[in-house]
Amino acid sequence: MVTPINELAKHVGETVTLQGWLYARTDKGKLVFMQVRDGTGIAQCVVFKRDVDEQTFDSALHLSQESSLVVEGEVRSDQRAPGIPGGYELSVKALQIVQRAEEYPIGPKEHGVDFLMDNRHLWIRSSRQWAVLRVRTTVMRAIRGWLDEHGYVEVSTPILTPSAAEGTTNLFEVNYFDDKAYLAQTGQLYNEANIFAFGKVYCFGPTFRAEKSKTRRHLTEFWMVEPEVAFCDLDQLLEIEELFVSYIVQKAVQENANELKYLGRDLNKLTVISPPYPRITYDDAVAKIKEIQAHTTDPEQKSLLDITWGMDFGAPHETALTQLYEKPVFVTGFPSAVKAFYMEPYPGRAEVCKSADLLAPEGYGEIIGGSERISDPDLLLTRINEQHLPESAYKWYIDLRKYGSVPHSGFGLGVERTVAWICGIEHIREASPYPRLLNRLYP
RNA sequence: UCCUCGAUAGCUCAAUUGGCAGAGCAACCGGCUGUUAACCGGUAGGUUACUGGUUCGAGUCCAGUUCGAGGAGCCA
Repeated sequence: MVTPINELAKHVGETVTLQGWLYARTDKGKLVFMQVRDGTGIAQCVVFKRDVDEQTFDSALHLSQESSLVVEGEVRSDQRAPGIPGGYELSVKALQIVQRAEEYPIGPKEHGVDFLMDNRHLWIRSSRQWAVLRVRTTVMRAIRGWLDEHGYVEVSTPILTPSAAEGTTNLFEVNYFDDKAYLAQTGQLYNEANIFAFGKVYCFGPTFRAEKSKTRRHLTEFWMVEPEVAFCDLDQLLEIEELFVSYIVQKAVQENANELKYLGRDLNKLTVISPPYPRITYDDAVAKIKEIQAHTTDPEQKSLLDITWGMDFGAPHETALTQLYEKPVFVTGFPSAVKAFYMEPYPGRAEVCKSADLLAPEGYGEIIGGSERISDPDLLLTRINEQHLPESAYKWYIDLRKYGSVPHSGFGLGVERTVAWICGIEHIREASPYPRLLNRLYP
């Protein structure tokens, strides 16, 4: 019977079959220790010379890293056994080699980033990458799970979008027959159309940004989920967001405890993630950042924290601010000038808008950007003209405000940033199976 | 686009003031009944990123180029 490694604990004393790959091997005299991966975990398989015939022992002794194999043996509980989850090992009775692997480039020692990225197709086999990507799949499942359970309808939005509205410098241009098209950087405008058909909707897929960003939190292709809700104001939106994010985090803690432990993640920092999250206005955030700056002694850091009212936050500002909280923090009411044209202004204070960014703790930055959208057609038109956007491109979007307009709100959550935060990893590139970066399109 | 740093064996790195190209890991051979990135002995492994310059002599110094890393900017 083929048994997955993550279920070995249920089969102590039984003889089982594992099929997988040789992750690592070491030997000591009449013993060979094989670490075998099967996709669900890593288990130690011990070959003892007296238990097997000479040929089996010899092939175990010389088996190369990443060779594919089928191994049969008795499951034993042993505290010494390493692995994921570990604690159980196989006493090998039989070993079948499916393919003897050529010399494998990624060894058990440390490697440089460039080398690993060139070998991303192999690197994903390494435990650390495997663990992160397992968390990623849980996060993606939790995203769909929560939204589906709460009555959201997944309506796909186009990835090929028409000629552009505003500056196309940060969009990827593609040939579209005799015309030009652009890879979508958001599905939001379409979401806003979709709510009038379905009430609560979301789109979930890859988005593309041609920005020349070269930081630990930017990819040129990343996954984003964007829920949009009719009859919803900003306050209601924030309640949705904190329930949603908390659910995702707790799912990962429940389903990927082994993976997170392997990554060395402090689970206490995740279990505390539950509603409500602190809310702070942009005005107060600027004041707090100035306060932090006043207490900063390092001159370089001090100058990075420079801010005046009206500026958008940079990475150093976000990091400094989030270090004040153990939960994600909402920053509301950004200056309208630094936000998108479609955000609803605050009544009586048009210079700020009903926007909210959700900043993850521990310096992971913005994981959600959201807002209440302008519902009045005249105001929307005014804003479009103020920003010198081509009115014709937005005809259909303005239409939405003419036929039964309602207050509505939505947000976008970046999958890779969320995964990076949950896993506690340094760089967002490890949160994507095949990350696309400024200088990286291979493999 | 800017700032800083880097490129030497398959990988990670060392090489003193400019003076014989080195080690660990991986590979291969041998030893060991509990290894956890084992340990011990042995074998093999080099266009020092590229182009040019200085010099009796360049991995090392100079100029340019390419590629990469960290940070900033950018991120409706």
